Amino acid sequence: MVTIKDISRICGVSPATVSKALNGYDDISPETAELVLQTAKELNYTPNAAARLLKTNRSHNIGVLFIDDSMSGLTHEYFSHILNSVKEEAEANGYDITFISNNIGKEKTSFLQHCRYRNCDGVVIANVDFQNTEVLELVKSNVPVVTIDYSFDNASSVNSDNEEGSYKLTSNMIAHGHRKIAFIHGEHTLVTQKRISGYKTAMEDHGLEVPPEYISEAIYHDVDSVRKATAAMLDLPDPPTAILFPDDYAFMGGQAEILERGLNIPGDVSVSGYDGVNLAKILDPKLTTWEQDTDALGRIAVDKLIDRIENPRTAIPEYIVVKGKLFEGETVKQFS
Amino acid sequence: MVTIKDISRICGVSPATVSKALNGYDDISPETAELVLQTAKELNYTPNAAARLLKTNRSHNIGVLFIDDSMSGLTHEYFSHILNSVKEEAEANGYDITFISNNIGKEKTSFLQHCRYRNCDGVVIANVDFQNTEVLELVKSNVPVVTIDYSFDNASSVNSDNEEGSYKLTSNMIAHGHRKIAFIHGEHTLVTQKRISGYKTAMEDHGLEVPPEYISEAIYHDVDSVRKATAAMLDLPDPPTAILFPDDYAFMGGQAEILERGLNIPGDVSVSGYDGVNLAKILDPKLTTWEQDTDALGRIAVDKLIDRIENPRTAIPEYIVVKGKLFEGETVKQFS
DNA sequence: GAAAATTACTAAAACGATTTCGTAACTCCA
DNA sequence: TGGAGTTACGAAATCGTTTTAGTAATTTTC
Repeated sequence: MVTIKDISRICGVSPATVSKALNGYDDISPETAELVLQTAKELNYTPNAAARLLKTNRSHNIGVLFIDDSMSGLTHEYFSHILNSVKEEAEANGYDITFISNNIGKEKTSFLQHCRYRNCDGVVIANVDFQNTEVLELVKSNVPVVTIDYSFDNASSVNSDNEEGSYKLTSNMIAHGHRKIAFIHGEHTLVTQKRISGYKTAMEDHGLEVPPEYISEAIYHDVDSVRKATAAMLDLPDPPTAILFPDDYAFMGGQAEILERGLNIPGDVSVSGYDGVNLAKILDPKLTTWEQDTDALGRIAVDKLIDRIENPRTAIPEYIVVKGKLFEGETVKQFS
Repeated sequence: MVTIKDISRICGVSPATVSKALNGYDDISPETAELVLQTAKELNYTPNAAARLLKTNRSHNIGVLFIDDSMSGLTHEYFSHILNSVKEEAEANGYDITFISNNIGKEKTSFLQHCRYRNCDGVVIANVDFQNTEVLELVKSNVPVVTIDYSFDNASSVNSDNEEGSYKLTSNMIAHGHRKIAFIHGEHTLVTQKRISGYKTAMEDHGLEVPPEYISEAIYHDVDSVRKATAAMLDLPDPPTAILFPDDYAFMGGQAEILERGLNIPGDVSVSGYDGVNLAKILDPKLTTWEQDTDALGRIAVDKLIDRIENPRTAIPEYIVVKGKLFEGETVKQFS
């Protein structure tokens, strides 16, 4: 590997001068700078991030904490879109991203230790169990953090508007004449709470009753659990005419159950999903859903994190809401 | 941050001794070692990867090159599964993973430079344009590389058996009595070539003709292009009774076209996809497809890479084939 | 034309670890 | 008891870069 020393030897200047030339300091004469730059290019010089980091304490590396065991991982379409967006925004700003696990080498440690080990300038956290002690430890540490879809008061968070999404999906059903609207939601997280709240508010605002059996819990991204919940819903003495599902993917379980009973979508049951990333649009009929702006979610998270990293004193924690929008597919029909 | 020096001061031994104790060298007395370890734990010591790397020249960091602009990115279900598997296997072996882009800071450079900059011990390459000069530069460099679904002769590669997959899917159609079988394939890559070859061989082996118009090109993961190709296929004077699609996801475009024409799957047209990661199994009817073992693909790629990294002299390039298996869904019907 | 200011550079320390080589102290035997 | 061998440790160099403080040489200023 060619180093600054090689360049300094060849150019007949000191390493300090080379470093300054390379970094565009202005106490280097144009001729020297030119010579150094030229030589660096000829030798195909690449700086050494580790050495640089050691001196500057800046790794230009952002940690990504995106899963823990209980969650569905990188293969979740919604999160893979966010990850993609995080990656692109980070790269556009000169940062790399590294996944944070809770081991170093083969030793078990904590997420925080891992961040320190890799000297991450900051961390984006999403799709984890935010009650997890290791996650809390990381959030409370001095490592800059931004969370997605969850909020702590000492860190910026970027949130999709779950309450509104749910409210609008419910209202959409109501606008189509439905009055018996059920909600199969995911596990009990903050996101879920907001969605339930949005659903309930929409019902209330329109003077509609919500029988407790119209709210039922399943598991996000889990087709089987949703299928079971759907079955239970349809078995009710007074079944709903419309069902809101936890997410587009899991909806497929509900769909299977509905179709198997010889019922028709949306003829007999109107349905909607949540996420709107991709699947909804290629299904036939297209699934009405709440389209989350994953692109903005990832991008803003990274922007806020970098702001926090580069302006540690002025950047203050923000609570940011990213608007989604209703995707009107073909699964909601006027109820008559 | 607490460093080795802090520990050495507190324990009254030299930094050298601390380092050795921490790394389990055997020229340290049990008592000293114990003292050091204990103190390190108390102070919550975390080693500094950068400093370590600088001396040892090992980053324990694996680069992942998974996309370039022309490809569909991390959001491709097949690759997100592979990525997940790569990540887990790497972590299990004490490596972290970092995405490789072709810029450092905000300067445009090459993938290779980026790898050097971050001192990646090795790189896993998948889902890129393998003809790209930057990719070639990386593959030809001294950075250990493993490729997925493409093979260079100086690097190990892990390949799904595209020829066999295609052969079996075709044979499956034939076994169900189909004789007019069309293949809508993806862009012209090595993977595609193999699949076409498998398809043709299967047809030949069973004494079946392949009219040129039964082979048509679309774009992987692109619903619209597949829909168009399907339309063209169905418009043929003598349309096929069975169609093989490029992948499960893109199949959705074909499905839409078929259904819109009032045709039934599999009543009127039998179909199969490719990948078998997730979607196929939640569709209704379930999509017959070739199930690739993404888990093994990622895992083996990482294992081979680490082998190459840790045993540079003995590890030789291997061409590894990972078997897939037929997933028999409900979209292939006996043709009468 | 001397003092002050500017310019263009360098020496050297430092970041946090690892590793080689040396050595003092102790143990072992014949 | 004295030489060989072993044990447990430390000094110091080193990895590649950045940065501070200093300094010669030049230019400016009055």
